[in-house]
Amino acid sequence: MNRFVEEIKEILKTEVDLSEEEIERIIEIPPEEKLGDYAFPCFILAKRLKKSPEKIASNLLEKLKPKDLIEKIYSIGPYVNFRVNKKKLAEFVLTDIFEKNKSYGKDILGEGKTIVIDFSSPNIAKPFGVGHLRSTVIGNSLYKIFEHLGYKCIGVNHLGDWGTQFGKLIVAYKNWGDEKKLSSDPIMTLFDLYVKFHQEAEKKPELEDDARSWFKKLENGDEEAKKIWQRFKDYSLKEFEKIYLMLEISFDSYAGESFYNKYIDQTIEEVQKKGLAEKSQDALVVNLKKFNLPVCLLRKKDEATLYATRDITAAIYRYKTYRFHKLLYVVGSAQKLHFQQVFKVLELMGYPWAKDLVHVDFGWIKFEKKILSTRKGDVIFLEDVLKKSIEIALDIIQKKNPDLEKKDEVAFEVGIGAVVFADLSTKRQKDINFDWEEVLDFEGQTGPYIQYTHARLCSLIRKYGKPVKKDVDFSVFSLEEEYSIIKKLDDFPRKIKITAEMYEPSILCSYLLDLCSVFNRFYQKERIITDDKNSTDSRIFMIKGVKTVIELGLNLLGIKAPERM
RNA sequence: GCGCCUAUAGCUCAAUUGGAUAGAGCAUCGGACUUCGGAUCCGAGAGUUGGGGGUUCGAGUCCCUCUAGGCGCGCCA
Repeated sequence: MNRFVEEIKEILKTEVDLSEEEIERIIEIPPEEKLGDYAFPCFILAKRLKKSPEKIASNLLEKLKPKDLIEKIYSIGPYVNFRVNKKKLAEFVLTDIFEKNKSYGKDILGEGKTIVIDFSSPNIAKPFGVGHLRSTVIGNSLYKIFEHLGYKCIGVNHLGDWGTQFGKLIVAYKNWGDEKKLSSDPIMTLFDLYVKFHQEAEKKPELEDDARSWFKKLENGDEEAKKIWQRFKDYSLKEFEKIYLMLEISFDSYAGESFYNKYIDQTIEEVQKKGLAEKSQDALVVNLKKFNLPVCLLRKKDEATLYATRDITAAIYRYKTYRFHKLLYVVGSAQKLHFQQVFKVLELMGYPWAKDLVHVDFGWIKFEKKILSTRKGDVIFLEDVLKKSIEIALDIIQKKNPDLEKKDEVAFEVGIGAVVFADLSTKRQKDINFDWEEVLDFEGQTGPYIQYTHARLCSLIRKYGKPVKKDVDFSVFSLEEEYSIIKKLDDFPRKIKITAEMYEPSILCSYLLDLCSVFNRFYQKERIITDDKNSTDSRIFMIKGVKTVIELGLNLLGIKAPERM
């Protein structure tokens, strides 16, 4: 815990009839800096003491005395506000960052706990569209953030490699497949087949039955079906690897839906033994009516299994294997009901860990205000988006910094960073309108803005030309702008924790934007490197701290921080 | 029909989960020291937080209701 809050607690605890925990919970950071560094709102006491919060605040003020770290106490309306000792703040925060470097904000919160994160999970034989970006980057970022907080993370790519869709593909392949096309451009060919199937099935619904029976065959281990399936899967995985390589994302497990096939009978038996399963319209279901949920289907009338059956099986397997503290499903909000059903069935099966399953849901990526439907063939390939963004980044570099070395490498990092940041910076649950212009705009609240600020900081440190060392003079920090920067830096560990608690990388995004903005304001106003050695050393020490935190923050989002751009 | 999600400046989004005067970016207009990176910074205009009611000392945030959009509701995933 923050030493300043600690001291405020010390100051308050003898004068206020609240427990230390309560005081700590109530202490807040004012919305505007000029109001103070910390505040204690008196509303809660108002009811108990039957006095107005303004009165309580002013009465309290008379009894409170500044201490070591807190140098000023005053009240504004119903708040008691505290000002910290700037010199001490600067010393603590900047030294802490300097010593811990990339471990700044690390925590023991997650010690000994494992978090399994199910993310990305693309469907085999379908192109990797922009729609898959969200799960991929949110999951990746949460992975890194939880790791920073001391958790052991297991990233699972729950590949959509099983199900009736493969029956559809096999039918389409057998009817209209072109061997030559398939080997030369597998993903596009498979995608075309998938779209073609849906077009044809509108006219000839019996195709759907064919598809179902081929999937049934696949599930029963039919050799031909299996061979075709394996081939499609291999093609797809190769394609997905390209994307993961670009984004530098890796997984600890690729156990997809097909992986659980061998455990599925066991699951169904278990559900039946626990008296939860019943026959209904020739299918095997779990009735969840009591809980205001629709029935959960375990087996179709042709005995083939469903998505829910496989997810239930997967959760049990994951618990046995990892003993997770939490299992996060980073999956679109369209599947909310599905997860409610799955979680409920697991709860009814008597697994106490069912409460540790979390659906980290998110909204759609819409294109021109419409939702893309893979079935209908509208898709924007993620690879194209990333490439286009890299291209634009390169153009800008040519224009603004033609002498830069390793332009391609930097353009790559900036281009990818722009797309990833654009996706992460909006709150999960909102739909995103995918707009080329907005995503590829590198000014304002964007990834490149943060990267640019980072590059500028690096440039300053290079110019300084000496190794940055600690034990600088902290009393030179007297400007409001410097103070804002230091306070922001101090807030980083707290923000990381909130980001994790809410499974919301956008919180870290807006933190980084704030930090950059506060620094840029200072930079624009003040010179950092001057003839005054004392002040230069101190300011560079602070600059180093800002650089460290920005780089760390970007990395936790899965974004690179180039030193020049 | 029922359930869930969303609605904040012309546009894209914030608001520390019920607290102080609702803040940023984009776009528009005006501006920035002959030395540190102008992908930057400063200023201006722009708001009945979709409408209405309620709870509360206090509501963009909670409850009710209406409107608009989205998603989901048994053999897809």
